[in-house]
Amino acid sequence: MKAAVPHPWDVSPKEAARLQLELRGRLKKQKDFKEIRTVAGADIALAGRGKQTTGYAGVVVYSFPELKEIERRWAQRLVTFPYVPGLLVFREGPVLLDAFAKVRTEPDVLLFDAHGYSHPRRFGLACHLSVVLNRPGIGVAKSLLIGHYEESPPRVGAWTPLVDAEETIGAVLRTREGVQPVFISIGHRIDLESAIQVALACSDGTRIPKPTREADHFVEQLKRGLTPAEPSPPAQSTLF
DNA sequence: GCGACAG
DNA sequence: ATCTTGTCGC
Repeated sequence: MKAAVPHPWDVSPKEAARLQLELRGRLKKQKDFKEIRTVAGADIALAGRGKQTTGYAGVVVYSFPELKEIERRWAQRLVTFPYVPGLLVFREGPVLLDAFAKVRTEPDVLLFDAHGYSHPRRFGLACHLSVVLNRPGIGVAKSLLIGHYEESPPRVGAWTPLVDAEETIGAVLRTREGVQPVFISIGHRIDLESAIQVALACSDGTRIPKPTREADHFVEQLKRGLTPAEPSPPAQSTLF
């Protein structure tokens, strides 16, 4: 998958926010696909500190609705942009796109471990990367960025609207009983109701939908296997 | 000015 | 996100 809408990533925080407002004009909030045959989950893991932080990005593609894996790709690169709430895509986007560039399948829907429309400027990472890749996408976040909501009934499938400034920007969905709900929001070329249905269809008993969860496990393994191991401490002496 | 703040 | 052992609960 190649970036259909490329743009510079090495920019200042101010320019980054301006770019979000500009790219936001390309966002499609309506479902524009028929059937879903494949879905992809993407995530990254970070290793190292400050100037030498390395990001490992992974993309795992599944058949839908069977959820059988059909492809997985990864990439690694230095991460320089700092974490700034609202500008997460400028920190994780570059390495994620490197991984997507190696994916041969053209997934019908992309799932991201981040917010999409439920963002200060209504253009979170899920919207941004879906627009750049020109693919339908969904944001599946584990915690709140903005907005407020009422607690929903403790049943799988139950959800309540996530609201900000009088507008419904996402849904707080229960993908499993007895645990915290997840925050679903549209990425691109999809509507909230469809996003919720897809997220539920990808949930197999655990809180995090399979595509995103497996992508997370994948990059966690990559990090462990590609990061230089710490010199093992000397064995405890029993001489004293 | 104060509080909030994806990963 | 990451740093980290044990521990509570199904």
